Order: sequence, then structure tokens, then C-alpha cells
Amino acid sequence: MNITRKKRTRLYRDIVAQIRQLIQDGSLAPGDQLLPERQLAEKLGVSRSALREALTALDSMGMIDITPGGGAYIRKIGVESLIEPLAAIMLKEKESVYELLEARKIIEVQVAGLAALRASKTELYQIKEAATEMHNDVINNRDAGESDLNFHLAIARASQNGVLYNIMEMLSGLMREAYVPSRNELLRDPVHTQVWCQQNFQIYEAIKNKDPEAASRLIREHINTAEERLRLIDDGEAE
Amino acid sequence: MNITRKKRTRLYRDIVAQIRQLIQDGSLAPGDQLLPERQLAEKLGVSRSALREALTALDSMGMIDITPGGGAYIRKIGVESLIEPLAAIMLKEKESVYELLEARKIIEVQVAGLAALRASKTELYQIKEAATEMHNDVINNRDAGESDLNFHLAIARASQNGVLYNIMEMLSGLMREAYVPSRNELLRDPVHTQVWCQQNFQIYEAIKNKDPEAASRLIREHINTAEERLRLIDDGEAE
DNA sequence: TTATTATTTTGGTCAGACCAGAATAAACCA
DNA sequence: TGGTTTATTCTGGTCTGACCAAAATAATAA
Repeated sequence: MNITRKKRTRLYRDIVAQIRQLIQDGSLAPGDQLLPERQLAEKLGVSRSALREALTALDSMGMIDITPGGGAYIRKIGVESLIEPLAAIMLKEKESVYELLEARKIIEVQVAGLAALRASKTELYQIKEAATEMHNDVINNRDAGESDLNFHLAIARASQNGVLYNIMEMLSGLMREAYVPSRNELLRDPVHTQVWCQQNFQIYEAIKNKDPEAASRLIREHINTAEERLRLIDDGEAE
Repeated sequence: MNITRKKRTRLYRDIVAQIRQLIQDGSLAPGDQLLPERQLAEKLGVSRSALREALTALDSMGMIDITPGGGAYIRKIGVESLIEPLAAIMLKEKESVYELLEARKIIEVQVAGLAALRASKTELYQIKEAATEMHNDVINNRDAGESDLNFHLAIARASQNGVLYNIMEMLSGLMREAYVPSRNELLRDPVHTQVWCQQNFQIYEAIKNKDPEAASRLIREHINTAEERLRLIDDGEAE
């Protein structure tokens, strides 16, 4: 298990690469605990400081989870770990929120069409579940933002395309990351959220009926109305 | 009984946040050199080890560039730094290449439509440039893969949507990252690449004429044919 | 001036130490 | 015996100081 030191490469990079390799090989599965720093350092033939830098990098990448006194554990990686740096890259101006919405619209409209063609029974069930959960949130006057996102993600999952699903997950995360006070205001409005839920159930029906055109159209309308209302609120605040 | 476990703040995270803040504030611009480790550590009131872990994290995130003996410099961040971890998440099976193509198709078709509506003169010029460059590559029998990607990225830039552009950049990077030997074979076929170039010029014309329908349709055909050929090659190899 | 050689600076790595909190073993009491 | 408390070990977090190699810079010689 000794590291083979290449020239000029930072030692910590070698170690990171090695651990990532072990994860990819399956030698280290998510949830596994790696050896304590001192032992691992000795096993790899490096000092604790060097190993520590590697662990720091892995931690900042979200690949491992370190708890003081407890140890370091392999974490199953998801796009969530990339959303924060993504936000730093993509969301530099306020206007980018609308670019985000535009991107979401483009992708979700198509994704809904795919979902209508491909959704399995269990995925249909999950979509329905998400819709009802959001409905519950709304009638209980709770924040429906999260359940709404779950609804859209369930649809993306039903598209049977992992890449598209991950992109949707990113965009949802960015939506959350972006500072959009108007969004909260939108989610608080009981009238709109009511309509919103109704739309969601219509979308579910369209997907269930394997009607991609209807699903796409409904999603487009859904997002369009949300976008318009957001713009109204923002413009109102500007004065 | 509240069991919310308090998370001890890791020092390196504070430092990372602090430096990122300085970048966002503009106090540190890309290209700037930060203080030497020893000085910076003293200035921040932490040990060199702690600071070093922060720098390691920033380095692994691609936010700074460290050269031994030279110093550490702020680097302009782009999605490139995220592509490698993204690949680890998204591209676990071979079939995902086709998911990637499907995602590209969905996004690019729409993006081309937007570009037809919004492209400025300089962006039109850039698209044309990219197309001719690819043409040059083809007639000189060079690898046209990179210039082809540039062509598509130029279109994405013309869509005036930074989020979509970044997504396209990601997908292009993933395309490169994915091990697709058939893609190389595809790019070597002189007949096919010839047609390819012709299609690119047609797409350029459609965008120039502000005809979103035509642009979308042409892009769709473009990618469809490429996908079909890829599938043919892959199926042929499978036997 | 230019080329060469010292010297300093900078990051890279290492070793060992101490602390605080978590995990575990031991002791204790009911 | 079983559960609670206490002591001990283990683990990560941080610090100090040291040495090395390569890069940057200053000093020197041609």
C-alpha cells in the first residue's frame, strides 16, 4: 500500500489519488472508516502532516467525513458537494437567477417529456408522493419550497437519465443557494401555492398517461407563471 | 433532550472562507499573489500547519495555484475544476455516455434556438471562426474534436445565458473525460467529418438569419447522426 | 552589460508535542 | 446482574520548530 512518489507532484495529491482509487476499486465503500491518521500515515510511509493535507483535501471535496475524536469515514459522493463551488462560479450577479430559471425551464420541460415516456410504476408513485407531500405542506401552511423541489427531482429521476438528473439536482441546489428573498415571499402566498399544487397534480396525470406533450406543456406553464410572479415581486421591490 | 451535536469549527474552513471572502470582495483579484505562508499565518494568527491545510483545500478546489519556491496565486475559477469530480459522480457506467449525449442534445437544441435570437455580431463572428477552424482541422487531417467542441461552446456563449454556457462546458468536459474510443474513430472518418463541417456552416447560417427553428432542427440532426454513428461503431465492436 | 555564483525566500515534508472531545474500558453502586 | 458513573485510551485539531529542494533574488565576476 506504499505510495509511489512521482516527481514534482505534491505528496498530498498522490495520497488523494490513491484513496480515490481505493474507493473506485471498491476496497473502500461508503460508510467505511479509514485507519486513524497516525496508523495510515505510517502505512503509507508519509508523515502525519502530509497525510493530513490529503485528508483535508478529501474533506473539502466532500469525499470523506471527519469527526473529531471519532475518525474519518468514506462518504457517498453526490453533486451536493459541488454546488457551493458551482454557485461561486455561476451566480455572480443577481440577474443570474433568471438565467437559472431559464436553464431549469429548458431542461425540465424536456425532462418531463422523457419522464412521461419512461417512468416506471414506482417512479410514478414517488412523483405522486412528492406532489401529495407538497400539498400537505401547503395546507398546513409550512414552507413548501423543499417538497416542491423534491417533486421536480422525482420527475427528473423518472427520465431514466442520470446525467440530466444530476444537472437538475445542481440547478435545484443553486436555486437554494441563490439569495432570492422574493422566492420565499412567493412560497408564502397561499393562493399561488394552491394553484401550484393543482398544476403539480396535472403534471403527474400527464406523465401517468404517458402524454409527453402535455407534460412538457404543463411544466412550461408551471415555470413560466412562477417566473412571472417572481419578476413582479422583484420589480415591486425595486421601487 | 436536544441532541444537536455541536460541530467544532475546523480552523482551516474559517481560513478558506476568509480567503474566499477576500476574493469576492475584490481585495484579491485573479493573478494576485498572496503572502508567503509564514507571514500569512502570522497575520491570521494561526500556525503554518493550519494555514497550510487551508491552502491545500483551496488548491484542491482549483482556486489558487501554488508553485514551490514561487508562491501562491489566485486563479480565476472555472467549471473546469469541477469536471473531474463530476465525472466521478456521473460517469460510472459505459451507458452513461449515451445519457450524456441525450443531455447534450436536449440542452444544445434549445441553446441554439436562443443563440439564433440573441447572438451579437461578435458572437456570430466567433461561431463562424470556430466553424472555419474546424474545417481547417478536417482538411488538414488533424483531430477536429477540440475545434468541434469550441464551435458548440461558441453557440452556447451566444445564448447569453451563463448558466447554460457553464452546463455546456461541463458536458463537453465530461465528454472528453469519458473514455470513448469510438469517438476518436468517428472523428477520424474523413467522409463523416466533411459532412459534419457542412452541417456546422448550415447551423451558423441559421443563427445568423435569426431562425431559431432551423437552428434547433439542424443541431438536433447534427447530434442525432453523430449518435447513430457512435452506436453503430460500438455495436460493431461488441461482436 | 551579461553570465555565473551565493544567498535568501518559498513551499514541501517531517518529527514530536500538547489539547479537547469522543469512544471505550473500568469501577462502582443498586 | 444491570445500569450508571468514572477513569483511561484513542482520535482528530493545532502548534512549534526544524530541515530540504527548488525557485527567486542579490552579489559577484567576466
